[in-house]
Amino acid sequence: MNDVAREVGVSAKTVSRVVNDDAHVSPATAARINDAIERLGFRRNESARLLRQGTASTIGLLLEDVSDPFYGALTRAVEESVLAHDHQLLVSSSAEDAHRADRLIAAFVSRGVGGLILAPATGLDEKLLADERAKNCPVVAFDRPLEELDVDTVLADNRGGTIAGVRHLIERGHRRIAFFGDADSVYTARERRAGYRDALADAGIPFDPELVLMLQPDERAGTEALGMLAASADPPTAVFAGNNRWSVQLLRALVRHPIGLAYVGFDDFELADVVQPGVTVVTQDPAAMGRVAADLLFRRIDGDDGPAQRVQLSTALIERGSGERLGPFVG
Amino acid sequence: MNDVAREVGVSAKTVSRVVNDDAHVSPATAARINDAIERLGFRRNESARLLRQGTASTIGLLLEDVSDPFYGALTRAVEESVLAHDHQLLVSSSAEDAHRADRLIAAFVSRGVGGLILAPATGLDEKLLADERAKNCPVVAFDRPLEELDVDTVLADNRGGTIAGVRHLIERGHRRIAFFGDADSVYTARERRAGYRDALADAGIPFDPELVLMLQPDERAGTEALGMLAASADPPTAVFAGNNRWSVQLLRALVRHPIGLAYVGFDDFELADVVQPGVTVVTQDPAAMGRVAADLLFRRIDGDDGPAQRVQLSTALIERGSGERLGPFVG
DNA sequence: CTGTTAGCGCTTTCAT
DNA sequence: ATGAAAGCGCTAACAG
Repeated sequence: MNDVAREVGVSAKTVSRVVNDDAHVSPATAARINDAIERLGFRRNESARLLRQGTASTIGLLLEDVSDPFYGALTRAVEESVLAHDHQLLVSSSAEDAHRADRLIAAFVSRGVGGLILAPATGLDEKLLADERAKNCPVVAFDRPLEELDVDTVLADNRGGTIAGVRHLIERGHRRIAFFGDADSVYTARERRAGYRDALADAGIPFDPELVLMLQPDERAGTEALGMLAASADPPTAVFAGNNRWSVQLLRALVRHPIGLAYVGFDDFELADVVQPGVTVVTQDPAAMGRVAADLLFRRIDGDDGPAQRVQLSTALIERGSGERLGPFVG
Repeated sequence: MNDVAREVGVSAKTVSRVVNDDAHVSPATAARINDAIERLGFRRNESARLLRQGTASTIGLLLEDVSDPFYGALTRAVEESVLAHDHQLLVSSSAEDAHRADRLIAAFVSRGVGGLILAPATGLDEKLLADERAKNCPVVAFDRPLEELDVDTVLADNRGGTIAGVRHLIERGHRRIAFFGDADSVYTARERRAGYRDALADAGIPFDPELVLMLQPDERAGTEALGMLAASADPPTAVFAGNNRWSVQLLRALVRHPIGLAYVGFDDFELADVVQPGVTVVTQDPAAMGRVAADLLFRRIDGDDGPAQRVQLSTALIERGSGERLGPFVG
């Protein structure tokens, strides 16, 4: 920057003003400075800027697992927004490990991120996060809310979406519907299970805890559970998969060991439209979730200090056939 | 850091030494300093460190699209390695736009990344990259090589994998085999097409350019192309999909408009084992590619300045049935 | 509209 | 084994 200043014959501060689009520079000098910047190939040293300002044009994104398609799509959407704001994105996967999540947040902050977008891992240390936010580092939660900290939050309509999906099965005559959800510790799993109970209650169908399985999605566990359900005294005629991973694993189990079951899943997945029958799903929109989260964050970065917002994104039922019928899946 | 120094009654420099595991500190003072660090919750300000040292404990990862499952898996693997080295990961998608890629690289560098891992976008400005590397910022290319710059590179065995896949079809009696590849400008697409030609030549089957389609993967384009091929004078009896995206799009097209075609794809995809018949694929290992790329990079960061390495990762044929037969796909 | 001065928090260099 | 001083490149605060 000093080189540019010397070249043009002005002070470094003036160059700084031009680089930062400060209005108080005469067009003529600004032009000469821009010219010199071009000629010398000058690029602002972000680290020095960061040190001075205390906050970098970098956003930290903390999610469960980048390789999960839900988070992949979300990451891409956040990235587009971040790029549009001339920022960069630090990405880390918590792998559902609260301690690791704490470490990663600390690492983000020690690098001076200007804001944090995160899917709160269960057991996350919210005090740590509260400290950061106090240091003027805005925080946006997505997919799950924080429990104590009141921050901007983007959630899918987990309960409503599940109600719609389960109702779809009920309307087709099913009264024994199994529910496969993620571990009980996961917010979305609990919400969706609640939606499942609501839908049953609305229809006057008794709730049977035997039909509810809250487990890590896994083909073997799914196969075993389906086998036990099928062999029970009053077996289910339909299944609701509480997430993307369960949808895929149950599909796999149902294809390998066909049992006549109708089937609806929460969250869409690739090839859900291609298997036979197509899998009816309740879709959420991960890209929209990422976009909204980024928008909320940049609003804070731009100085908005209004009350924390809570955005709920609607879901949609896509009927593809798997909820319509009784009979073995052929995959 | 000054706070810690004052608390203990030493100079900031001594604290710095402790934080950096410098040997020349008496165990006693080190212990007292570590104690104070703990008590005060001190964390080193990476930006100041960066400004002074000129290079951050941050790695830049530039890929085509994080939401593509291939890159998602790779990103996750790189992330694990980066975390193990106490670094952080900046991730950006070039979206196959060379100009955007140039911008992103500049942004990485202005943030002082300690190294760069990238899938070179076609038309990338290699001079820019050469400058950065000269500034002691090591570069590793994956998936595609750089053309002019001699850097550490990790590639899949595109040619050999394709030969194995096409040979699989030939061994099952196919002599008219179509090839769907990405745009001609993409290195992997060209390599795989070359493998396709090699496999045909080995078997004494004439090469027919009419059977080769180099296009952006897209369901409609796939359907049209398949329709034209089916209606031609000497239609193919089998298809080789040159990548993950084509595999999925062709599968979709073949399910909606069944034509009797055997089918093998390059790169695995979720549910390839579930559709009927299962899709035979040539797998590459994106996680291994990420791991190897990160290893190469950290070796450079740790000071290795030996000649550039070129690692080729082997592929494997997974037979699932789609290459065995002639007859309509039922999905 | 432009310049001067000072300092962000750390590490390098050179003393002690 | 420890400390003092200087400075990385930029921008905030205050002139002029």
